[in-house]
Amino acid sequence: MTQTEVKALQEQLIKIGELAKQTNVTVGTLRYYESLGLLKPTFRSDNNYRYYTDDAVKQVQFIKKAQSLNFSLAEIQQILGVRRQGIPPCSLVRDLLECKIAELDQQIQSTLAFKKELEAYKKRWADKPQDNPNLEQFCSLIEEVSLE
Amino acid sequence: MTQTEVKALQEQLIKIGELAKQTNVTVGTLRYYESLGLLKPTFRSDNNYRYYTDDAVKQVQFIKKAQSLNFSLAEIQQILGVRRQGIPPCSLVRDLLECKIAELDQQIQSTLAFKKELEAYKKRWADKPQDNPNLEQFCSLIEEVSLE
DNA sequence: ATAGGGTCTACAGCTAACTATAGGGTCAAG
DNA sequence: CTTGACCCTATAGTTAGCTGTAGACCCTAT
Repeated sequence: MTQTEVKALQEQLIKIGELAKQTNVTVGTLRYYESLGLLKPTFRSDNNYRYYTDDAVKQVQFIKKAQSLNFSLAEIQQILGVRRQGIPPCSLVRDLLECKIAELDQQIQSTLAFKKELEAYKKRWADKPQDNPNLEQFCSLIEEVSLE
Repeated sequence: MTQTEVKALQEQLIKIGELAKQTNVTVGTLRYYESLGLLKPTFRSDNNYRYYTDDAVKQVQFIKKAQSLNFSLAEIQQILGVRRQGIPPCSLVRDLLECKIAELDQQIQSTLAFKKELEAYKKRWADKPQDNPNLEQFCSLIEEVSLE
């Protein structure tokens, strides 16, 4: 690249602060994404500034959307990696989504079960008298809990 | 305390390894609890070994039971603190339990809502074709996600 | 005397996704 | 020529509840 070519290019590119503004993400976060290999500037100038094309805006938006679907940054990296090899990542995304739904279901079930358990304790404890402060107990309510 | 008194006492006490064995908790965890102010040895010998009475076994079991009810160590510390002042902590425990149930409920609701959202995407994506690998997209499925 | 276990302190690392800080370089305007 | 806004790297801190390590001391048995 000649000097003039670089200059011409640089005018089309945006610096990290601008990318941050356009994507509503902090500069620190963008650098963090880069450290994870999620986002690479197209260009580093002589003074080591990062320069991005408009594609980066889309990529960051992609990352945020995927995050909003509960994908972890590791999973997003995986999706992007597949994509980088020229393979459409959609089937991977479908699988991940399937997994996520199953996970959520599992989570809901166990949270529900746990809530029921707590409600049983609450009911059981409702009419129990206060502990005698002189008793050698921490709290009779909890102490009657049985482990697994 | 005289030497003989100490010796007599020490024979009734247990060292940290024994406490760990009896409570099925690692030595490291016990020391961690101590660092948080949750569990103090009754006695430190000349060689700086921790010595505990049987009460410590009960206290660790108490901690584990409270943890199994989803109380954080900070909350357990709070309960223990109240108890240490001679006040029966049961009403505090009842309040905390109430809060916990409400929290779980909240959590279940939002997880359910989120699961529904994901299922809507799944349905919507079910018959979509694969992306064209040459397209300038990461994954059309995710890219059509709208952020709030 | 030495080998093995147990114990001690103090500190680093783990999980995720950042945020914050220190200490420095770059750049355009006034 | 200096001020202020931007940029850089490298490092540490945040959340909870631990786990793991290094380096050292202690105790008992052989």
